[in-house]
Amino acid sequence: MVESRRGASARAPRTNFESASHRIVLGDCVAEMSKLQAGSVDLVFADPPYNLQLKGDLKRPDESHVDAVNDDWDKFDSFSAYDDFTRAWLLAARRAMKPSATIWVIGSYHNIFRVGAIMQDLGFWLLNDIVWRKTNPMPNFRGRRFTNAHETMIWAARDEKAKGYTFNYEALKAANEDVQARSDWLIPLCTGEERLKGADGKKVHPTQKPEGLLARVLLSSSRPGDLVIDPFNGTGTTGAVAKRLGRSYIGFERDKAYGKAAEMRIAAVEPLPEDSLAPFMTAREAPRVAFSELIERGMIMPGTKLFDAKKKLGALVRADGAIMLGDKVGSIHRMGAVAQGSAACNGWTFWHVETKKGLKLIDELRAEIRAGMAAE
Amino acid sequence: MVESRRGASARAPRTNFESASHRIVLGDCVAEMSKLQAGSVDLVFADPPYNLQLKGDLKRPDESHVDAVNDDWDKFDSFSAYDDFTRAWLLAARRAMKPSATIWVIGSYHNIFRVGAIMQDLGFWLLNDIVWRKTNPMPNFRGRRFTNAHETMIWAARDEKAKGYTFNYEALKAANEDVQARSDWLIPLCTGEERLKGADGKKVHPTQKPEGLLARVLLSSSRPGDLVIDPFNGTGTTGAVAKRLGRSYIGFERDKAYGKAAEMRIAAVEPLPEDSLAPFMTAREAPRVAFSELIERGMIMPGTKLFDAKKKLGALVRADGAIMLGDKVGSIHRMGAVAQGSAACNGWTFWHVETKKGLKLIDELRAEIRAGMAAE
DNA sequence: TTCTGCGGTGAATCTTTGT
DNA sequence: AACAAAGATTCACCGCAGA
Repeated sequence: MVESRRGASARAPRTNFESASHRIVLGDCVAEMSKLQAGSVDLVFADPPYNLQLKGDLKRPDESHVDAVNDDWDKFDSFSAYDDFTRAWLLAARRAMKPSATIWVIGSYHNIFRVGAIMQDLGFWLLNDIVWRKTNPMPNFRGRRFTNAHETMIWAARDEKAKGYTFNYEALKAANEDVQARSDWLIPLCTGEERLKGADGKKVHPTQKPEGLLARVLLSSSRPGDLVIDPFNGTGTTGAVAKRLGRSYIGFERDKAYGKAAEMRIAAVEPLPEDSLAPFMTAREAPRVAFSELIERGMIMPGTKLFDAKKKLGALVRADGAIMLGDKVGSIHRMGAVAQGSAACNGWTFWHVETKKGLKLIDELRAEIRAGMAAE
Repeated sequence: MVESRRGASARAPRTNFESASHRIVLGDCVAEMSKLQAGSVDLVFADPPYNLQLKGDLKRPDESHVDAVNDDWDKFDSFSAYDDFTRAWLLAARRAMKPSATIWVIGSYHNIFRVGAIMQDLGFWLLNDIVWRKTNPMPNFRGRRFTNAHETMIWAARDEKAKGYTFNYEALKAANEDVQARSDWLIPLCTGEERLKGADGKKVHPTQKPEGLLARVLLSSSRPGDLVIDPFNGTGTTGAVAKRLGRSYIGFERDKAYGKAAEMRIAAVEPLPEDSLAPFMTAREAPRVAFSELIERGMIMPGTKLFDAKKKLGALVRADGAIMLGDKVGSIHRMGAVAQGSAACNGWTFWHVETKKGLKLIDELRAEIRAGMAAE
């Protein structure tokens, strides 16, 4: 298992990677989610009905018919009915979420504002709104508006005070030219081979999301072994990507045909090798090392001096793990702050010891200890 | 002239172009907008307080202080108080709008969902949500979220049944390489010379919007001679752009200092010659491509290996877009540097994938994506 | 004159752990 | 629950000083 000690101890145990399970529950998502154990879910992804309220038919300039979303499940009598529906499923999802869990909801301008406001009213704490920019959106045939070239996802924690949610910052950054990931993502629509088609050759579901989108969602905010749920399973894109990425999955679906198609789809997915999924060992999750351990291990002797990078300042190492700068005594951090005249300082990356080869950062000594811990 | 024919014939005569006027009304925007003649306004642009609710300080990694929005006008006691405020100014604006007028409201995830839901509840008919993608957003300093790299604008008509609103479709398309204008706009922040500074050299207003953003708004949804109003005038960006583009303007502002600065700014603006109000062109830059996009598009599968030119080294591709060389994990660039023992490396021109025809540089795969993007 | 390096900064709901 | 301490963390662009 590739778990950081800190990460592993700070959270409830995960589902074992090898035993990851994937299932679809047929039925109403509110009723069925309420049967889950409260506080058992790591991540929720939801693609609820958009309440498009389309009137009449839409035709292309060449008079061909546009196959729009026109299903019963997308019809609501009023904003109020849609709001009630939204509150109900959000509450059921929230109950199932661990305190450290997060939730993603995707929508368009037809529904996302209502969803977002209700999420705030229910106490969810918004972390980001993410824009899915489509490389190949459907054009605006009438020429009366801007091409609707994006959808919006809301990423939120369960509560304002929620701590310890998963955000794989370093991995995202490494995958993005070493700059941090932004809130706008450019991803193509789900087309071609990936698009599920029925025996009649027609698309199974009108709003199937691209796996690339779900992959980025799961890779950014969940870890292998996590339990991911989707209240609106549809064709099971979330489940397929979850399985591929070593996450467990429960999808909820009212429509038997969708559920059947999704089950077959997910069953055919081959999980990626575990070592291609292992989380980074990040600085944030690396085990803590006390400065006194360097002394206990004999890497630094009491009475030696620590220097800043320019060797203008020298601080005396005390046997108890504090250091003395002039007549002041304190931690490596506090004394680093004093030395710089700043409010805070990471002493590990400020102080050096003198070696035959010149100054050596004490953070390198810490790294040696950590390497030894990993090898144990 | 850049006018759609359709737009020109469909409505009442406009204010004469030469007599365009520009003024700022000091006072509460709800009270003052209520004094306008009902149904007299062609376009509303509103940049209301975002209700950021910032708590403590934020410092950059270098310990410098982030100068955040901390003004009284952005403070509300609760969501409910903010909603009441929002309803009040939206209703006052709506009363002043012509039946064919449209309204733009800009916000961030802190407030835009509430604003959008209230607009729907009040009967506005949403036409688009537009994403302002910032080329140079402030980074996320703590690494706990995605960089908040965009803001959202809602563009709406007064009613569902409203006909004949202005949308300069042909001009926008001509200005955009002859393809329809999309709902995502890439525009830099307001910085440098354009940013209004006081005698102390500090920014006059914490949230001054770039003129490029307002120019695109006005060029897309108004015509020369139109009356444009802004309930939250601030430093008068809307007014300055309106004057330059031959539109009339009324701005409402509570703060006398903002009002004064805006008046001077607008007075200094020289309107463009009437016949030069041409559509504007945006240069397309070579888009940045993330390595993870190759995975998302299925061009490289997680678990496959990347090789150097001599095929002496192999690195494993991880699902998250990082690669693993030996026991080290990092970006294609970092691992290229490690492989070469150098400080830096362009991973795109270092790593290869194996194909039936031999090794293929991953930079070629990137070129394929860029070619597709250019063809959009 | 042109180039380079450094400092400043932008609507930000920006940590985690132990006492 | 409040507090203190440890310690992790930034991208694009602009202006200016100095070479």
